[in-house]
Amino acid sequence: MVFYDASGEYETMTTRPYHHGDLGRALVQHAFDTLLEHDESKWSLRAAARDLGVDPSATYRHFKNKNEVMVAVASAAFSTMSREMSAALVGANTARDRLIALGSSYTRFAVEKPHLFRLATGARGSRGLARVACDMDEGVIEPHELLHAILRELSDAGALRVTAETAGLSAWSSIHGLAHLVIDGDVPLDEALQLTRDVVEFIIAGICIPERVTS
Amino acid sequence: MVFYDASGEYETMTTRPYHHGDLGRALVQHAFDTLLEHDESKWSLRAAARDLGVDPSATYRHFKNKNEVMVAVASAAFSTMSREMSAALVGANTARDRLIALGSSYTRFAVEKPHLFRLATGARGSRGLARVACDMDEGVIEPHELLHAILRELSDAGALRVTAETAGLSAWSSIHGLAHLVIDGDVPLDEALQLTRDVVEFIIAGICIPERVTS
DNA sequence: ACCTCGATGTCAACACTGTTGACATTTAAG
DNA sequence: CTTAAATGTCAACAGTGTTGACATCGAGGT
Repeated sequence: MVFYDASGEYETMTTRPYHHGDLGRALVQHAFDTLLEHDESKWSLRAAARDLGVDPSATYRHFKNKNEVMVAVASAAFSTMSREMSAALVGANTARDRLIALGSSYTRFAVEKPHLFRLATGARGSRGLARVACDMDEGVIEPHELLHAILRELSDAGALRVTAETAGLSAWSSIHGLAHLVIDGDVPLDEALQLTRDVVEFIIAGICIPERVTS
Repeated sequence: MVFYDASGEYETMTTRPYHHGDLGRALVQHAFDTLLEHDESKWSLRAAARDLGVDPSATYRHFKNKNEVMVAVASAAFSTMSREMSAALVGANTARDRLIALGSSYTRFAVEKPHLFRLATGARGSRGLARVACDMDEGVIEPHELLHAILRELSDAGALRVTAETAGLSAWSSIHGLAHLVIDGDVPLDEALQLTRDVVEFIIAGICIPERVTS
């Protein structure tokens, strides 16, 4: 059992305080951690409340219902994924390398954290292309934005045969689909990263004018 | 309440027979019908048993548990999807048209029956590329097989820049991903079919040698 | 015609689940 | 110091999947 006060986290108290301290965040954290390993169906409001030493009904002071907790977790998962993708871009200099890095980190996240991936990219998660504004952590750039920055580059170099918008959807569909195929067991896990590179190459071949993709 | 005997279906009996007649199939049918409209979470073993005029525990004579029912529904959904895709191919003569028809029927199924689509292509459904043998209805050809027939054609005509295997994965990923983006609300529903055509064109551009795709 | 046996269904219970309304405690503000 | 808002407790409701002991039915063998 873990409690919080204004100055951080502390445990093993002799008498539990009446108020938890930060039950809202603790709930999201608990669900997030559970989904790192287990299916969404394995996480229950009651069990979480039990683990946090609190009555089930206390959770309703922080979220309208269970689904709203999962929406918050989806948001957290999305921002985690965004951070990982940003990090994957450092060191990749050519547009080709950056597309491969972006795609690879996407499928890697899906493989390593399939349940968070499904939540983050699913209907309850972010709105993807149509996403406008959300409670994304300060300074985190959305995957959609990262992709389009690369495509704008290619577009400016006159290397695109189509609009960046259309190219983006095509690229995104491919990688998103591959990620799903992998975590649903349609494709062997150990081939995931190699296949991601292959798919990115096909995307480039499909949307680019070959001679101009040297940048 | 509907019952079955050896000679078909009949209802409104004065005294309900002790045995349902075909509870196994009736359960799958009930779940299938529910998933045409509603989320998987809306289907419960108990409610289904109630509708079929049977005790909840009777269902356990036909399935090990609730999940096994959903596996059976997934199989049925997959075979329905396969049939629709086969039907979509009649009248499409060129390889390009057939790829478009195949992709369009895939996304159409996803849009029209999103819950069945998720079930059919998800982890509990068929094994996709790795699928070997299953209880598919007689004479139904799997989507995977339909796609590869077209790609073999293109390959035989020397129009592929890569192996049919690799081209197949790329094409499948794209359409599968697009379907997911659509049903998760990342892409407007009414653009789904046009975007499918666009994506198929990119696939063709990516995997084919342009001059040889006239067949 | 009877009897048995396997298939199938019933019943009651268990241990869960999400959610709500009435009440209690604590903290913060005036 | 009091009052009000925030937060937590408790008890209950309606629903879920699942199981074990018992009941009923239909088909096959004697």
